[in-house]
Amino acid sequence: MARGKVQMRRIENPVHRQVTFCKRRAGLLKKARELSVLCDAEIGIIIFSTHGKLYELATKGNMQSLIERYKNSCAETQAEGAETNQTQETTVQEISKMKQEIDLLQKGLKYMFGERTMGHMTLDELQSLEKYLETWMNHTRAAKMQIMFMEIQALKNKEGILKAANELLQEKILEQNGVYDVSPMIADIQYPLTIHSDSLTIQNELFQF
Amino acid sequence: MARGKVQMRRIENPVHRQVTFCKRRAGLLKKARELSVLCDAEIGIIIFSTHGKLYELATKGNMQSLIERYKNSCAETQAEGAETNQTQETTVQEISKMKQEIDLLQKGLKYMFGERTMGHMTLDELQSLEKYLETWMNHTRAAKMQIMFMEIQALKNKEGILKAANELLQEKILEQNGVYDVSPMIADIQYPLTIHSDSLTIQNELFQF
DNA sequence: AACTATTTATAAGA
DNA sequence: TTCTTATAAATAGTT
Repeated sequence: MARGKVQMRRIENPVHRQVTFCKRRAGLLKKARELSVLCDAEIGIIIFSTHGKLYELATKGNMQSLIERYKNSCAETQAEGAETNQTQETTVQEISKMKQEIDLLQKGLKYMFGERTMGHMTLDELQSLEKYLETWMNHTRAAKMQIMFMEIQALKNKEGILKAANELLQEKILEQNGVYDVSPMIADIQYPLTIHSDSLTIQNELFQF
Repeated sequence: MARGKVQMRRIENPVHRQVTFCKRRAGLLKKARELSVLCDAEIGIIIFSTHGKLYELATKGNMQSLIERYKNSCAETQAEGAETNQTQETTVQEISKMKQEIDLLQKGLKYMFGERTMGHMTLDELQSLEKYLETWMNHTRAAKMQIMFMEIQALKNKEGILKAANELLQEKILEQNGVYDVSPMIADIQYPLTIHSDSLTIQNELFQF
């Protein structure tokens, strides 16, 4: 594209072809990365040179996950017409996305811990990784929080049942004979109750993320 | 690349982004075809737009065969090596590391709140910052987990006290008169207890980070 | 979608 | 390989 227009046919001179391959390959991959960043697209490029050497690019996650997504996408397109199960579709997509996230994380961790063999991650990849980490951590955390919250609720319910039963039993004792004094036992129970109820109220703020 | 340099970041205006996606996608595919012809290379491109629409190109044969070739080529390049050895850190090293972390954090905070000059942090520093943030989040999370764990333990203790008191009260009733049957009440209490104890045991795994 | 002022890519040369 | 540079191509903003 400079110093002379080039004919769109195979370059016969091997040296010239090799140089052009190198330059244009770099240009193509740059353009792909730009498109991915500017337009938020996921792009994968596979290049086999004349002699079979492989060059590749995957702008999000890795090539494997991209190929999975590609296959899913192809399958979906073919299967359209009959009402595709929305849930199934979503699940497949989510699994694909999770695989992608895992791959990205693995790549990032490998890079962070010193194995520079991965080439290096692009800024784009690092940004995605950061976003994934945050999202992933939030999701995991939220899920755990919910489970733990339910756990605490269950324990509180259990406490309520026991407390009510206790009161009933006390009433029955008092109704039937006043000989035994059970009030010290009640005091023992009530003291920790008050303390823990207070602290529980405060700690509930922890559930908000 | 014309009428103004463009920043290498996601285009926020959806219309603008769509137009650019269209133009650059066409450009990218053209470049790929040219490279394939000029240098006799086999090229495959997969593009997913933001909204998941698929665009593809395979310069020789079809995408399926290209993917097969890719997988074969990958399988060949399977050489694997080292594990990251975690050596024991001396106290001096830990202090030094903490100082570095503090320095990094200060720099990061300055960037976030102060001058927007991105150039002040290197990619290395940004990576370290990211790692530090992750560690930080883990510590925060662990602290919260511990508090919640203690909360649950406290509730379980309270439950134990109430349960013991309950049993004592029941014994007293039975000792003093056998007229009233309290066993249905016991059954009411014990059923949820069993259920929740099981689920609590399982959920305790959540505390491990 | 078409137009163009500019930026970007790159072919050839060093 | 890498740099330089003249020129072809691509394309951002506009119509």
